[in-house]
Amino acid sequence: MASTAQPPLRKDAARSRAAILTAARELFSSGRDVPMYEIGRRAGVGQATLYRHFPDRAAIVAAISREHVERIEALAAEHEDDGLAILIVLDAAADMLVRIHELVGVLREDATLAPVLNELRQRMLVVLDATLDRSRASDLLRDDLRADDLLLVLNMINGALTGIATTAERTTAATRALDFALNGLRRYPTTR
Amino acid sequence: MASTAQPPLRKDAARSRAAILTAARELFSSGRDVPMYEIGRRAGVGQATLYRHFPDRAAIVAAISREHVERIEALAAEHEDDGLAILIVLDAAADMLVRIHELVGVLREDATLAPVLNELRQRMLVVLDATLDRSRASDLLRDDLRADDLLLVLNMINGALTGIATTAERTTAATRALDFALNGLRRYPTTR
DNA sequence: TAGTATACGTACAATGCTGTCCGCTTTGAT
DNA sequence: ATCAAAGCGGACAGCATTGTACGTATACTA
Repeated sequence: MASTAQPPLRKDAARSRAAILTAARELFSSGRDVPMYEIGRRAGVGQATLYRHFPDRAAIVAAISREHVERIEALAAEHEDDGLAILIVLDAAADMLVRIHELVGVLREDATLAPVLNELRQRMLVVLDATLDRSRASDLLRDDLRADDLLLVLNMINGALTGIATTAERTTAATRALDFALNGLRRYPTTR
Repeated sequence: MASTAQPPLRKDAARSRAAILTAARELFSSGRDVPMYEIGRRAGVGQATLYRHFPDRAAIVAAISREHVERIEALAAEHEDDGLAILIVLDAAADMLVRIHELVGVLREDATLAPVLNELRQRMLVVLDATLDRSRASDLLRDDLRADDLLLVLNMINGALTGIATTAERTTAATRALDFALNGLRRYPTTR
């Protein structure tokens, strides 16, 4: 398991790399059909520079996606002793989806990103599983739930966001969706 | 409100048209990135024929999508007097999504299809609103629900299907998703 | 069964995007 | 201050896809 230690980047290279990531984050937040050269243009960087830092679109998408999952992992670690942790994590994940909804679409539609998608899914499953376990004692959720049920719910919430353009509207949609997922539509709920 | 009465199609033209629609239905059920010429090839039809029947991809997608919404409208009409109608309609809609999940994606990603998407959304809202109204007396669902909440739920269910390849798996995912949407995740549900 | 309108398929021009090549510029170590 | 290594941008070749042009075949009408 050799560590991938990189030599430190030269000042200009570091600047380019950061500019590219920022441009990509912005562009991918409003749509998934983003040409590579458009990312370069917005970053104020040439084609060659773009491709030297990231060999293809997959590399950029992978880098950005990982940042977000890592934030969730950190949050879950912070709330290790909290019985409500699972609600906090779900809420944070929903909030993440509001921000990277389009990016998730790219992640899924590009076949070469399948390994990355699996990695991230797996990491989310680990987080959800551990958090769910710790929250089990609090009798908060149905006791038949498994981590992949929660992943399904996150997919559902992500689905609620498709086709919505502004962040504000996405946030309200995510909130309502989370409410439905947690509490259901029924008047007299059957807890099964 | 002029009716768009078309002259009847010549026999070969009718056959071509049907072949194109069938090919498109099949191809769009397994992915949204379907080249036009691929549809033609599968239908056993040349490019020109393809484009004569449907001036662009939008026209094909629109035709197929409408078929499905019409089926829902018919179903709702059949169950006019049933207090459980809303559950039946939601179930049928979920089943529809299992079949046309990718097509819905195309419908959303192609900007020129926006008017069609709006039309179909509107028609679904009408059906859901009427059905919800008729089911109101049965005290089945939370009484704060409106038609667009149900549309949100359908989006959620559609989200649960993304990235799933086989129809069988999609069906089980849709079932679980509908369960969560109706009953929620909580152990001791708060009906709010 | 002959003629005409309609439909058909093949071939191709036009467009948009990806990823590479190459000569020039910047960085930072001596 | 100098210079090699590393980074940079613009131009471009290659590829996939869309939509059209045009000569040929098929189906309905008299």
